[in-house]
Amino acid sequence: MLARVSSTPTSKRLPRAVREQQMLDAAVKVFSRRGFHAASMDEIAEDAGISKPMVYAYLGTKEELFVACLHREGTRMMEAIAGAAAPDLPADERLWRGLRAFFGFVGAHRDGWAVLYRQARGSQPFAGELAAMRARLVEVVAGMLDHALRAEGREVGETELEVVAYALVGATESLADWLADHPEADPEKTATRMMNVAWLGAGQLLHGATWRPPAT
Amino acid sequence: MLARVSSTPTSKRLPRAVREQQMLDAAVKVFSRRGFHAASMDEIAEDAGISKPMVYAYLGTKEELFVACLHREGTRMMEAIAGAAAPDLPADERLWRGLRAFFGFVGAHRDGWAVLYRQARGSQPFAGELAAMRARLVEVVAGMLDHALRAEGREVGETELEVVAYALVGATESLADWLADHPEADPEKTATRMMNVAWLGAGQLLHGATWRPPAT
DNA sequence: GACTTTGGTTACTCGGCCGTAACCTTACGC
DNA sequence: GCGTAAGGTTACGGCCGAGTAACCAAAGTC
Repeated sequence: MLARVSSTPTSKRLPRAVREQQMLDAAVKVFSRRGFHAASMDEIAEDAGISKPMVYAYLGTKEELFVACLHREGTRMMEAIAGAAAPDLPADERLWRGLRAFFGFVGAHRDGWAVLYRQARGSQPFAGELAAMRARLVEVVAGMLDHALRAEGREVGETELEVVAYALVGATESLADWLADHPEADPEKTATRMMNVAWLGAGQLLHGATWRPPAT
Repeated sequence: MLARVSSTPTSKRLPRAVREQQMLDAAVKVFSRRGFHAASMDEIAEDAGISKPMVYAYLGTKEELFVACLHREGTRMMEAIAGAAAPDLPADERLWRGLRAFFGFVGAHRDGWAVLYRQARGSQPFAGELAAMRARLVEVVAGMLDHALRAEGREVGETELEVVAYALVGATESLADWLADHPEADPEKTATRMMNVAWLGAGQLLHGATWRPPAT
């Protein structure tokens, strides 16, 4: 029965690197569906086609596993965005490409993205991790705005900039959620819509327009 | 010792309505700090100055308790907003008052708001509840936009409107998070900043400006 | 002043799920 | 071919926390 060796390798004895990815895939899926707490290590293991102790052996405790998921997905996303928005393009072009890449990513990883992020928001252990990523995004956006502003000879307080950037990032995340909940929606179109809101609003600010509260 | 009767009523034998509010206060606080799962009924009870079975007697299971929190806080918030933004005002005035009321509320309930909402996003049982509230907000905002648009003789697809409204609401929630994380920040100022982004961006749309993707 | 209702407590049960100990077995180096 | 490490398993310990049973006492009520 030597034939058996070369027959269907029924998912047996895979190298560590491969198994780790499978586990992460499964973990993302299960965490997404169930939420961090309700997800059980057993289910993740089963979904990965492996038994629980292997998960512990390779990826450690439940929290560590979740962080690993967050990390992988986050890195992938960042890379997708960074790869699209070359820093030597004009601001609107950069913004547009960045948004398109972002929504493209979310569209392709509907399962992964939204829920991981929705999850991570709440629970303390991961809030930090998530906040760091968001901070990087905010920084990038703020940098773009600042750059564009300086090009126009204007300048604006740091907090001011941060807040506007925060609002833009928030709006974008919100639309990402919307996209994740509307499977029929088109990422490209969503990106265009977001660009409309962001660029027109930001554009106004760039040109020095401001709204002031009425004297009540 | 009849005097004892009129002496300090050391938190004894309070009527149900009062205790329920105390419990909800405690629950909001603990859920906020710990997150839904990590919060224990014992801790909530203790914080409310009462023992666990009372919580079960008055407010039911843990999930029901959380929903009750969500409900109370949500209602309060909606009332604060609705009370401020009278429907017969011009759109920008309504938006401004609504935003101011909203950020005022968040500023005053820092502990409660953000974390409750951050919590509710993730866990399935409550996502629905939360989505319903957000939907109401989105609808209101979309209504305002639509109203303003028609006044200008323009019209826009429903989805279009919904998406823009969604983005604005998202940006606002995001700034609310920011506000909750920056205790020194001023709600009023935050509202002004949000108004800048929203109104200038929306204003552009109102006047028919649109951004179109470059032919790549 | 007995009787019931309402506010309140202590002290448990019981189940789920994380994490691990102990134990197999296939492949590979030499 | 034989040792050894890497891939893999079953089966269990133990904790923590939701929910409950049984019981107590103060305030109204007639």
